Amino acid sequence: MGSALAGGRDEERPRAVAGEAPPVVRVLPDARTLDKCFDYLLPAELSGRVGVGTLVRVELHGRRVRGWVVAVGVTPPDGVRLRHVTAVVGVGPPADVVDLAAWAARRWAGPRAAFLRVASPPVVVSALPAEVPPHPRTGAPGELLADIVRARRAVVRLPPAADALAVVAAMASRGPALVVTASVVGAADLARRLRAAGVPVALLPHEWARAAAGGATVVGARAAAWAPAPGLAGVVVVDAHDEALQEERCPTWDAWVVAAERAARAGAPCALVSPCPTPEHLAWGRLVTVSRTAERAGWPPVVVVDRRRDDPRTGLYSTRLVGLLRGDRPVACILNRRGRARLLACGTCAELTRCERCGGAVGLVEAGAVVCRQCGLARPVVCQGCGGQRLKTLRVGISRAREELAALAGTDVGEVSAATTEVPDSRVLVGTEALLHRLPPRWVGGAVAFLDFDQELLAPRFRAGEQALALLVRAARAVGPRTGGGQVMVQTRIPGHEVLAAAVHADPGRYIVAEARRREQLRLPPAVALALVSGDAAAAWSVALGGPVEVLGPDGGRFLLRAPDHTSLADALARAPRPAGRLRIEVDPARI
DNA sequence: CGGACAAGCTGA
DNA sequence: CAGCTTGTCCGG
Repeated sequence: MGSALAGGRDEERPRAVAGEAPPVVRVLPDARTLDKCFDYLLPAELSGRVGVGTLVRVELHGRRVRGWVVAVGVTPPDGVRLRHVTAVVGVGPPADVVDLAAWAARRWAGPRAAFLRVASPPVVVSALPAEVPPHPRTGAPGELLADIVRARRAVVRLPPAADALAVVAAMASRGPALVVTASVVGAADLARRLRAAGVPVALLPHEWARAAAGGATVVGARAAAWAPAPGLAGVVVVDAHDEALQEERCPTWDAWVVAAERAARAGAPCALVSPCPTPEHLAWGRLVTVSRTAERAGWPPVVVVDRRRDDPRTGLYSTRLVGLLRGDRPVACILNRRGRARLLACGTCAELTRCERCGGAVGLVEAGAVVCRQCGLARPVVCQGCGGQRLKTLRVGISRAREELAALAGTDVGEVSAATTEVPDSRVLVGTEALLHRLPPRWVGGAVAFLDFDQELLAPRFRAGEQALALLVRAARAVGPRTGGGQVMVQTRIPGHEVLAAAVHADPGRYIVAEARRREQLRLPPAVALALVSGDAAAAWSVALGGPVEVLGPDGGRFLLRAPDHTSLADALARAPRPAGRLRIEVDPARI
């Protein structure tokens, strides 16, 4: 049994004063919707192993439940007969992370337990190693690190081909750093290379205990924002723009926001690294860039194909795309439409083919049957208007595109969707966005072509532009830097769009500055704070909020709340008493 | 959350 | 009115 179980710091230990009443601890049970603490007596034989954050077992209403100690040495309310803490389960999140969970519970209007669960070790940790060597502090020189430390909150814009390792290693040279990446694979890769550079690393979630023991730079995906990091000297979020940093279930916390708050609380500098920082990032911190030359060199050429004057009969395939397909380099064609056809019309009466049950557009998944994309109802290929059996494809899906591309390229074309297990070996691939995530290393020097980029640029979401830019970044990474011979091709009817200009000129600032202005005018984040409320109690609860919160909607049973900032939004959400009935609160909704 | 208990619905 | 469902309350 190690001695460091209680987390080490004096104020976390229970006050054991001789002659006074036995110590009482406050426990938050690990129950999904119960956001209430209960007090328990701490038996003397457990007192040395219990501090703020410790996972304990307690009896609640005749049941034995797990819970976290959230305060020690508390005075219980009068007139309650206290039970004893039954047992110590293991080491839990350190006291600073327990406080952070309380902050996040307000910020995202969720139960504290949801955050403490992510902050807890994946398996029971009974004890931590008592002695660990200290983290080296070499203090790497360099202008970039100096800029980050000076800014305290730095938004570091590096081009797609640049390696964030330089920023991470520089930060870790100041002492134990916390590094959050957008993917598990990215975390493992970064951890391996940091170790190779001589940095002691704890890779989350496996090495939770090693992180808690201290003396290591902590690396992990989203959940690592909640990892223990004693003596935290700096925080880096790699690919801070990535949507994977936000939890998709409620509470919808965002790892970069959590990581930034942690850095602020620890008095440590924080760097958000991204090729395409969002308006939120720029509202939070100061932009740090590399030279124009270096940024340009880190983007591949982005070729914009203006399709406004093209013959509509050429469909998704411009002359320049066909040229690319007939070359000898790898080409990945991206089309965010699954199935064979996404929109059909009758060849006889020209009526749009719609679902007879819900009226939604039907698509063709396999030859022989059409399926409604809204309700899933399938029926044979027959027009419901005139009974015609010949349907025209108005919007091609990837299965159909694969056949057409194969004919144009004169070669085999592989198809990749989210369901594909192995990327085919073909030189030409077609797939949805999922393909972009899975392009093999041989794509460096090759090409990525977006067949219909307008679908991304014009998507009815306020983040459509930044998401489109993020797609271009992903494509740019796959094909490599300017000197490698790769290229990104974009077919569009909006060739002047700011997002495209940003990528063509390797200057994301062109887009972000304009976008931030637009968000201000439209009163969208980061100029305001938003929350989406649904569930049968949503209507009654939303209107009762009052204060600075504006209620919009309902739209599809959901209410949109708008407040001037997150502080006033969180205050209002915490103040309003929760009515009975279901209530789902999504702060910072991902799709509006 | 999950048990306790109370207030409503059905069947004879 | 027993026997069961559905809802609200509460736990240290």
